[in-house]
Amino acid sequence: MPTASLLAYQPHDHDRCVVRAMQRAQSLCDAKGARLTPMRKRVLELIWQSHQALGAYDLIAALLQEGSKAAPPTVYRALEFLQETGLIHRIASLNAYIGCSVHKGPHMSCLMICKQCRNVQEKAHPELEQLLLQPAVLGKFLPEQSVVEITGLCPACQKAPIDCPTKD
Amino acid sequence: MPTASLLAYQPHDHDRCVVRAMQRAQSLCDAKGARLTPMRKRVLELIWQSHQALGAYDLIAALLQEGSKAAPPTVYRALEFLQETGLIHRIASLNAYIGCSVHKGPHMSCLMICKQCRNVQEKAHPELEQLLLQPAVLGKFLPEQSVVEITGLCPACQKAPIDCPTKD
DNA sequence: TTGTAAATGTTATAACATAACACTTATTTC
DNA sequence: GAAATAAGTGTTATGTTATAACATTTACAA
Ligand SMILES: [Zn+2]
Ligand SMILES: [Zn+2]
Ligand SMILES: [Zn+2]
Ligand SMILES: [Zn+2]
Repeated sequence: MPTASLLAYQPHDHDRCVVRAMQRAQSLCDAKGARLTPMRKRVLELIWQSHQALGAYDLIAALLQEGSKAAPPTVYRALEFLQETGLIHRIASLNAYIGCSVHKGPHMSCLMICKQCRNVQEKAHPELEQLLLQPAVLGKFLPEQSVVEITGLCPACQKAPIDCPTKD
Repeated sequence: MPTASLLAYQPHDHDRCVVRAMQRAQSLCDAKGARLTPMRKRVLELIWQSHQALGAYDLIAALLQEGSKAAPPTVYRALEFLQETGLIHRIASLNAYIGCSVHKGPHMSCLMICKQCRNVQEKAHPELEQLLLQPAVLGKFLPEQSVVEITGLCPACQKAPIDCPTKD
């Protein structure tokens, strides 16, 4: 039986992921008094098309495809908004973006990035948070943001080294 | 008394850091049968000028300054070599590079990046390594590389919010 | 409805990184 | 030692990611 925490690497009803993500986005914006404009909403939907990380220029291409005028600043502004709102994460080691799947407040999470299928699984990680923020570890360093990214092979790609079955 | 592990944020005899780093580089290359050419050596020295992260184009500018012909490919090739040899780390969240200060073999380390003075402290972290690589955490994900970067304020910059005293 | 702030459009450019191929230098083999 | 081979660097061009600056539009409030 598939674990919920490995959803990104399993065939699953992805429409539910999308619906949940968009509902959460709307209510989070409502709660914060932020505006989920059509552009921001569309960018978020595009990001949630799959569990694969998308680059900013992938998004621009997709928007142009569907007739929207989308120059880089437009998309980068949407991405910035979505990040600040906690709806997406930027993946530093890929220069790409992924929907946040941890439905909690601010959290330190670990991103597991399959180098082959590019699917990304986010894992909330209280222990990691604890461990990383211990004074014993950081000394007198005052942490603000963290990037924890593990690159490797997802379960599916370990079995099928050439083409990973879970493309969505 | 300054802890060895927070050297980057303390005034210290940085020449010793440089000497140690260059000695280690030479012996590591000798051991591996790799060639620490003048270009590679100079790039490594430039990176070790300080504990601040340097971008590739900072290095290019520095090399041009000193009369060396240095187009991007040259520097990126040196950086690639130094990374593979384990002498430097790339900081994904900054697009910048820092000398490795953990004198061991391959290691998973945590980089503490001061957002103000840009000084970077590397901390080797066996516990983190253990924690991150636990099956309980990663499931059946097969890890290969990890990026752990914490951005915040170093001890010095917490005290002097405008200009950090440890610029070297 | 008119003023204000927020969001988006538009143009240009900055910052980071690599492809492709020529040339030079070091190392091996004969 | 000379020729062959491999490793490293030079050079030109271009690809990829991201932002600056300013004009215009849209949403909301007074
Ligand atoms: Zn899904
Ligand atoms: Zn998240
Ligand atoms: Zn030092
Ligand atoms: Zn290191």
